[in-house]
Amino acid sequence: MEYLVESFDHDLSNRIVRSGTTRSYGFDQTIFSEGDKATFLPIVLSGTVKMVKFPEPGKEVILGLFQAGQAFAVPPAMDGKRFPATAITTEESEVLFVPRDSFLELMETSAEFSAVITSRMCGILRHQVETIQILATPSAEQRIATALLRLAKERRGEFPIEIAYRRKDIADMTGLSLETTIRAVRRLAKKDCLTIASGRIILESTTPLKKLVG
Amino acid sequence: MEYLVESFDHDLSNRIVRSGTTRSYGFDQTIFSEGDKATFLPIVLSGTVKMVKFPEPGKEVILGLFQAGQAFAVPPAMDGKRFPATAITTEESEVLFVPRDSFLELMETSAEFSAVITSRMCGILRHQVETIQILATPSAEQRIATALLRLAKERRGEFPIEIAYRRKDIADMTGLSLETTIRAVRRLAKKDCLTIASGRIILESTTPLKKLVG
DNA sequence: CTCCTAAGATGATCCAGATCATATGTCAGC
DNA sequence: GCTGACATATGATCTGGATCATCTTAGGAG
Repeated sequence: MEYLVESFDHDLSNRIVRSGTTRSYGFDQTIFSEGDKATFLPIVLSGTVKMVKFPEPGKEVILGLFQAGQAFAVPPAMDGKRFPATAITTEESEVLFVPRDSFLELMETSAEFSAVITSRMCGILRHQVETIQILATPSAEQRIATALLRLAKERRGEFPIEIAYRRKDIADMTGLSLETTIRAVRRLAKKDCLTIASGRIILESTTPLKKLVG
Repeated sequence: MEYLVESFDHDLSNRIVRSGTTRSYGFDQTIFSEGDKATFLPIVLSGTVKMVKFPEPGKEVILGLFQAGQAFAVPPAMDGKRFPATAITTEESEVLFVPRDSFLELMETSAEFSAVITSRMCGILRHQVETIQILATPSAEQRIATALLRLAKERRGEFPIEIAYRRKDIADMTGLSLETTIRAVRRLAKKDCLTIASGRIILESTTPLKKLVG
């Protein structure tokens, strides 16, 4: 099996894959926990991984979702300190662990690699600022609107866009309870900001949502 | 007047200062706004600057505070996209603007510069994750406890530590209203987690606060 | 010392979201 | 088409924080 890391060519991808070790995970398994020493750079080879915080027992906030090919937890791997959050699989997944030494060597020897990693770090930071914006917004409807707009932007497909997440996931992205999320989504549907087809959220357009968040 | 950038020696500091232009600001003035193109790397030469988001009219969230010598908004300067937040002075300040070209050249030609900037980016990301943690915590007391612990950690001085911020600032760091912040701080004082001396918050120890956040 | 302004304190009221309970819908597997 | 498991839906109640109003305190300027 051959994997593609980020959008690198096969040579670089193979070089990266060979420089680390791969592990397989089932659904909802912990890859590493907040507080662990970052001795490696993790890269999703297949499946999906979420980075999460637990502000209190039972409550979960999603910091980011990572698909096949994507490196995550880049900043901790960079400075070798501790992971500020926990990484958990959201489906069967394979994760590549590149030792920190090899990672730093790659950064120095490959301009392509270093450019992509740097840009990924910037992207993560942008994402975090958006998350802060969402969590600091008081209105549930506006929080969800912002979160949905972000999801729509990230997969930049053609309309109609189907949101591939459950209400519970959206709740964890916005810091709201499941029930509040369900109710707010319904209210958004009633306001014609989105449509619901057998539970799934579908965006015909982002205009009404954008109008809502101002 | 000679300025020290980060903790660089005079040669590098001077090289950096000469590569850009300096502007002076009064109190509470906007340096750049969310959405502006990042064509430069801003560095605080004197005074203090805050990065803020406005989740709704009248409400403000502080993303970060930057002192003399510190570069801020590093990720936008790096990838040249738009600033995800607004920068405002919190006192009379001077800010150096290093053009993006010079910034990128510095990154390539000075390993020292590039190392410090990279580590600063990692630090900012850690800070953001902590902010997300704070905003996602439901209890006002715990939000403030976490924020105070972070402030105490950042200035890592000897006890007793005096918190150099007003209640309004702490409110903006935690996403709470001014009144709720004042009340929660009082409750923390009543629980002997901190002391209040003529309005100022003083930490004799961080132990009780740490116990509170678990 | 007095005045003035900004910050801190406190009371009263209101409401959006959390929580608990229960019902309905969806779909995969038999 | 039936069943079970999970997701969505919705009602009832509770509560902590927001908001508005008022008051006190601290500390600088004159």
